[in-house]
Amino acid sequence: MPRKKAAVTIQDVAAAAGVSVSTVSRVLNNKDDVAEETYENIQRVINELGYTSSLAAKSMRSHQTNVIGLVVTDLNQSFCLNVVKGVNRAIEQLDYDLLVYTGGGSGDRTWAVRERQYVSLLNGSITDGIIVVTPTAETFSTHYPLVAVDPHLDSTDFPAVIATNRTGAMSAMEHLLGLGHRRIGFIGGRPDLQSAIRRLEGYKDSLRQADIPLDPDLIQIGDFTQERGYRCAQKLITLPERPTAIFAANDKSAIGAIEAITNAGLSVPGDISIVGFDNIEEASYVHGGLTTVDQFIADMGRVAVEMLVNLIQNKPIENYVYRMPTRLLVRNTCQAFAPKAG
Amino acid sequence: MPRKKAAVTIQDVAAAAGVSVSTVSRVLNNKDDVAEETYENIQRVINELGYTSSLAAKSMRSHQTNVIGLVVTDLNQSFCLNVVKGVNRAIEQLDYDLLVYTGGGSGDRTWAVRERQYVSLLNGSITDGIIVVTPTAETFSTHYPLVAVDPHLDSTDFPAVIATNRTGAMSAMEHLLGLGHRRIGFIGGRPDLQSAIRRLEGYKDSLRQADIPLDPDLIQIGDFTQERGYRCAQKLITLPERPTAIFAANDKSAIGAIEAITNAGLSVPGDISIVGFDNIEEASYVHGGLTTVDQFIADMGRVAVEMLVNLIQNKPIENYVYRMPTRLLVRNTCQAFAPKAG
DNA sequence: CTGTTAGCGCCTTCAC
DNA sequence: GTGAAGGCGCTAACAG
Repeated sequence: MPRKKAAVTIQDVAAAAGVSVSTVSRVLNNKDDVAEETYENIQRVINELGYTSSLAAKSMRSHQTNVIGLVVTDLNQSFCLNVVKGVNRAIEQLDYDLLVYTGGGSGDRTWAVRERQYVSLLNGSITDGIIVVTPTAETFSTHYPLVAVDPHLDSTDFPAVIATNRTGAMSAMEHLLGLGHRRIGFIGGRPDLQSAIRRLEGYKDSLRQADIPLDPDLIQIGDFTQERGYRCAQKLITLPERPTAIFAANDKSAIGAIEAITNAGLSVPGDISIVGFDNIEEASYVHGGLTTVDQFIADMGRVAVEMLVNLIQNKPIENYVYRMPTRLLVRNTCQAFAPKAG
Repeated sequence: MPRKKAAVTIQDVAAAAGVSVSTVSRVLNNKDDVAEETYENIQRVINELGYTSSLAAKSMRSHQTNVIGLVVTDLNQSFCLNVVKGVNRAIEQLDYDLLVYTGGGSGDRTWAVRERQYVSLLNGSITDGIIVVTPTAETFSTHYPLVAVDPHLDSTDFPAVIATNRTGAMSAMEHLLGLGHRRIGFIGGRPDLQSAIRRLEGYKDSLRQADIPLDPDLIQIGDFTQERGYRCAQKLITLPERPTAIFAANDKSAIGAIEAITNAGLSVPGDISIVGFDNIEEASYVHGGLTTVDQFIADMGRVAVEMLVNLIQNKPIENYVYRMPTRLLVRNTCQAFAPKAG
């Protein structure tokens, strides 16, 4: 590998092929009329020289790069990862390329800043449009298309796709309630996230509807990680009067909870029923199948791509805010509440 | 958000500040002589207008973007994800930005092609250098710096950082052997990956050194996923003469194996000892702590960044191929082999 | 069908 | 200290 620069340009190709740059440009962009013969000759030269057009130059001229950007906080969160997957898959169908920027879970303090910084760095320059996952910034200074997935703030200044978190949580709770459970623990997510807040709301609302008084002890604040889920569950099961069911605000927490319960010598769902939220891949085979609320994360990515591409192509956009439906997925971690003898 | 283009350029700033473009350019790049007063005035205008310089234009002129690229097959593989994390962290220290391209685990067939395509799309254009994770391509046509992490092929045409897979596998096996195990199962990784091959070699070599004949039934070919790990373990434990220990070629497989064993009513490490490979985050708390071989994945990312930056800055590079050491991490999934009564 | 001519937004001499 | 002019690699008219 040559260590130093020597990029071959369109000029080199033109010279080698004995034509003008514009002709080369034409074949590069599959433009209209180029003689069969010249076309093939140029193609051959391109291959021989190993020429690739410069994204930078192309972008500058044509203001159109066919690459879309994705800005994401932290790939460790399965939510983000799954959105990326969905976006990826959707992108592949279309004639776009994808560039991801991620802060790698760096200090939350600076993230909102970097988020905005990246948006303006990329958008309109190297990128035709941007998707931001769980943005913390409330606004972006870009003159180019942007859509958000699951924004933290409610007041979005831009198109967004968000899950029906509250409704989803309520469907989980109704399932548990329907099974006869009355004492239901909750393992929450990071309280600064809109999604976590809405799920907690769903929990509370369901309880209220069922006329069950809220017991603060039953609400544990987690952070969407398996480890914290484990800890929260430990607290829940060592309560004087322990819950007969736990609703975890995401699958990772639920998995941690199952671990904690099992390690404590209790059984799921024998002693405690568990419902998660997200339906990540693992959920289908963990502990024989985790009952959870499917929020079609990958689909959220797909929808975001569709919205963005419409924006880019100046097509009308149906819903400024797309609310992704959720659906309860009953598997094997819940059972009807059976009061102990006595 | 304005739906249509209206990017503010350096010209707009110059006009608004009543100076020439070159002066604005100077303050943008913190160049030498600019009057304190003009400097601050221009800064103010920049903020007011929300100006961001165009990456594309800058790159084209100065051939230097301070952006490094990362090309990675599949973010679902924890290996890749952890490399990304390591790279991310390393990048943050330096004055570089990071752009990731991922194929999202798309068809393996086309991946080698897209890999190369992306490298030439980005490198030298928008990117000062590129790190490729587990590249399948054997060569890249780029005239700019590139380093590989854990390349599939052995014959690398470019600088690389790779784990000491064979040695690491042997340390795992020696641990098991030292514990008195003689019948040790192996759950492999994808046989087209160099790393999987080397770990299998380590398994075989250790057995040979210990004068234990190879039993093909004990070798199950997995694919580094938890699910396949589960399946492979099921086969292993239903063998007529079942192994007393299993060495899994990565942690995900090991975790799947533990699940399978537990579900079958056996205990880990009571009935079967388990060793993994990778030391992913989960390993530390799964089943009370998985004994595994730490390969310092995030560090591999860090080293790759260091190598790349040296290349970019034309500094001498110490090792063309950096071999990351591994270390056995003893936790709680192994115990000495205790022959059954009789 | 193909070449010529302008720039895209920015940085870099080189004058003033 | 600051401005003017040229050109990075490419595409988009407009001529031939």
